[in-house]
Amino acid sequence: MLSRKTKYAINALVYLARETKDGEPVQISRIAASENIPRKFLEAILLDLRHAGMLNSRKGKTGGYYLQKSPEEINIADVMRLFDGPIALLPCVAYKYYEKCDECIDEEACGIRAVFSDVRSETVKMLKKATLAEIIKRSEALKKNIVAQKKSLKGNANKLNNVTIKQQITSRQKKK
Amino acid sequence: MLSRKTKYAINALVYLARETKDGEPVQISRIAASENIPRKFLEAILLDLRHAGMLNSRKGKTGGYYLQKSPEEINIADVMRLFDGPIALLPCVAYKYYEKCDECIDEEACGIRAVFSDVRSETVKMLKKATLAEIIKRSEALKKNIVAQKKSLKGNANKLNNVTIKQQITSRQKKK
DNA sequence: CTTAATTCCTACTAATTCGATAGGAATTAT
DNA sequence: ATAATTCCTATCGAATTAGTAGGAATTAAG
Repeated sequence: MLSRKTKYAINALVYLARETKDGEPVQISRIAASENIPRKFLEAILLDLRHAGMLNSRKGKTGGYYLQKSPEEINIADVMRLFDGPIALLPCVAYKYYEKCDECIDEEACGIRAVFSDVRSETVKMLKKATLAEIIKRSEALKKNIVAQKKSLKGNANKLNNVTIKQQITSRQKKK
Repeated sequence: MLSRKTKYAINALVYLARETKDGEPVQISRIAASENIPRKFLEAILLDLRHAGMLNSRKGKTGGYYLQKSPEEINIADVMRLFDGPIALLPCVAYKYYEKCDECIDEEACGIRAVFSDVRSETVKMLKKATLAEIIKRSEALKKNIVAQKKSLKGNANKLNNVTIKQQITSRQKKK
C-alpha cells in the first residue's frame, strides 16, 4: 500500500497541475483545504517535493507552490520512490535500491526472484506512463463516461436487463 | 515491499513443494535450517499457512508439515494476501479489502484511482499465475541457462566483445 | 520600518506494525 | 514414562507512520 504521504503528494501535484493557470503560486492552506490534507503535514510533503525538483516555491506574503516541471514530466513512479522507497516487492529485484535478500541462498537461480522481477518491470512501466497529464486526461474521460451513462440510464429507465457501462465494469471485477 | 513473513512463507512453501517426495511431513527445524529462517518465527508462519488451508501437519514425535494442496493450486497472490493484506496499492482499488480513501472527493471520476486499478489488475494476474509449480519451473530454467552460459563463456574466453546471456540481461535492466 | 502572511526547518510524539523470542501445553511414536 | 514434535499465547524492542508544535526566515504592503 502507498503511504498517506505519497497519496497526499499525488493529490497535491494533480491539484497544482489542474489549478495552476498562469504560473501563479498556490498557498499550502488552499491545497490542504481543497484536497482534505492536514495542513502541517502537507507543508512537509511539499517541501520534499520541492527538494526533489518537482515543485518550486515563492516565500513571503504572496508565496506558495507551483510545478517546476510540466505535467507530462512528473510521474507517479518518481513520487512513490521519493516517499516510499523502492517500487519492487523484493529488495533483490529493486533497481535503485537493490539489496540481497539476506536469507537467500542462490539468487541467480531463484524462481521467486524471477516472478517478482517481472512484476516490478510491469509495475514500473505502468507507473512511469502515469504522469500528471495522463491522470488528468483519464479523470476527464471518466467524467464524460459518467455523463453518457446517466443519459443512457434515463433513456432506458424502464427496460429490464439493461446493462450500463458502469454495471459492466463492476460485474467484470466481481467475476474475480 | 513484502514483509519478511511473506517472503519466509513463500520460501518454506517452495521448499515443501520441492522436498516432499512421498507426502511425508517435514519438520519445522529442517525447513528453518535449510531456508535460513528463524525457527520460532517460522513456527508461527507455518501455523498460519495451515489455518489458511495451504499446509497440513502431523503432531507428535514424527510430526511435521506438508502441502495440503498441489503446487499448481498454491499461488503467491494468496500467500501475500494472507500475511500482508491487500495487493492493491490504494484501498479504493482493493477487491477483498476495499475501503474509500478518506481524503477522496470524487472516487468515480478519480484518475489516480484509474491508474492504480490498472496496476492492481496486472499485478494480481501475474501473482496468480505464479504458483509453486511455476516458480520451481522457472528456477529450473534459470539453472539450465546458467550452465549453458558457463559453457559458452569457457568456449569463447579469449574473444573480446563476446556478450553472454547474462550480460545481455544485465545491460537491458541497467538501460533503465 | 513595522506588520501580516507566508514558506522553511527542526524537533517531538502517540500509535501501530514488524520481526522476532519465551515458555509451556498438547500430542504422538517408541 | 519419555523424547520429540506441533500448538498457542504473551511479550518485547526497534522501526515506521502520521502527524503536531513552535518558531525562524522571507516578502509584500501600508
